[in-house]
Amino acid sequence: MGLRELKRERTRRLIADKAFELFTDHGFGRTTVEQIAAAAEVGPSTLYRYFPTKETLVLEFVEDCLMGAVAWFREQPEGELPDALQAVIERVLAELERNPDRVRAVFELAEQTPSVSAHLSELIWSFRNKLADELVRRLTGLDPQCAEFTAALSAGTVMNIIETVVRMWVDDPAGTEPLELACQAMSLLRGGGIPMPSVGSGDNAPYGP
Amino acid sequence: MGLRELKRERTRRLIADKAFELFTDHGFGRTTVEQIAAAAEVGPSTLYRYFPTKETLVLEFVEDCLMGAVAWFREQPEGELPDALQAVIERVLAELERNPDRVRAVFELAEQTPSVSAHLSELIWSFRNKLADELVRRLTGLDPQCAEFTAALSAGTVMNIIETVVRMWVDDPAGTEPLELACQAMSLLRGGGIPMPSVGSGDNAPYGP
DNA sequence: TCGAATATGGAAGTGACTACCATATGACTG
DNA sequence: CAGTCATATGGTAGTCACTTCCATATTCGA
Repeated sequence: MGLRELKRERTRRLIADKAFELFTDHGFGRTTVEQIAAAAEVGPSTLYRYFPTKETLVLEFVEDCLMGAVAWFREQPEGELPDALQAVIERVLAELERNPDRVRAVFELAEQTPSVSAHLSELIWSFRNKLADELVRRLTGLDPQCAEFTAALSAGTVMNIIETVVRMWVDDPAGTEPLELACQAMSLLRGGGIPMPSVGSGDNAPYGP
Repeated sequence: MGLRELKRERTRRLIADKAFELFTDHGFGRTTVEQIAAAAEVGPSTLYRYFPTKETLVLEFVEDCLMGAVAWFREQPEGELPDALQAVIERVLAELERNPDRVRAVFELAEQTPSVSAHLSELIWSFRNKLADELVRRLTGLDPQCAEFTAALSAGTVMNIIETVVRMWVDDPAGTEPLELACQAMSLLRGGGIPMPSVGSGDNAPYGP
């Protein structure tokens, strides 16, 4: 790796860190990109070359965790899907737990700022989509549409668990550990421990021919 | 109801309709709020009194469907939760199906414009939250934290089904009907027809004491 | 019909983000 | 090592979403 990429990574980190510092100190809305650029000692136009929007500066860490988990999943050998999905959940939670303060700060900023909240929601949705794409690749033996449907629901369930667990953890950091919470969530979902919509009255034949 | 509220509703509709027209014709990014205001024959400042952001102009219809369903659910007598949840799903889908073109247009705009996509994701998330709030109110007999956990997962499952079904419907309007798709989704989720993360290795005692 | 409450339009300003260009810096070739 | 090529940077000018504030107009209750 050349000196170029090294400096790139360095300035990228610098900008993101300075931005986060200013956000947590003075709030998202009360911090301008010019202030961030000045703090990182770069020009505003340089900042925009690294980060397309102000919001991405907040969410970079969470994005890395989620997308990293998807990338990791893609490289895993194809085994039993349930176990693989559990591994994805564990990986995301473990990654987030490595920086609890940062995670909590992100969710706090999201609560205060609608646009940050919106981008966070979309980030999580994007994670669900990428996971679903990988799942549909692995779901062989089903017709394409059925595979897509199954993969989407499956990825959605994973997302549901992660999102619920993380939000509860953020709200109550001293409560049950995320990993333990996730296990309980899986148990509940598997064992019918949670109220689930009942199937329709009439013909609910299994999907596909 | 006075004349005042009548005119309010009328201008609100007018603005939203004109905006949607311009968005679908020229794209979200190529339409300025001044153009919308001019088309609706109001001042820009008036427009912002009705809609806080440009994105809400796109999502108004979907928001009405989702929030309307939650409001309806709140007023329903408390009965069996699974049936009630199914009713919520059916209601949302039925409401969306009343205006298929509009729904498709919204999702198309969301695909083209990141900020619209982000706000759509947050809207759906907000729906999940409100649903969870109502569920936790109905889940008596469990300790508070357990109820919150269960409600969140349950609402997330409902959201998962709706979102998956609607997206598939939007992608392929000629395919299986949304309601039928939803029934199949419920069957799959209930019957273990989809790959679900497996429970952890060790102690997965049921949540709560 | 008069006064109070509220809705409207316009003007001025802030700040995110874009497009563009001149310059500087790291990377490869002789 | 010198040259030159690709790329990274900083600055400028501009667009547009959104806010704040005030003067005016419209509706409502008495």
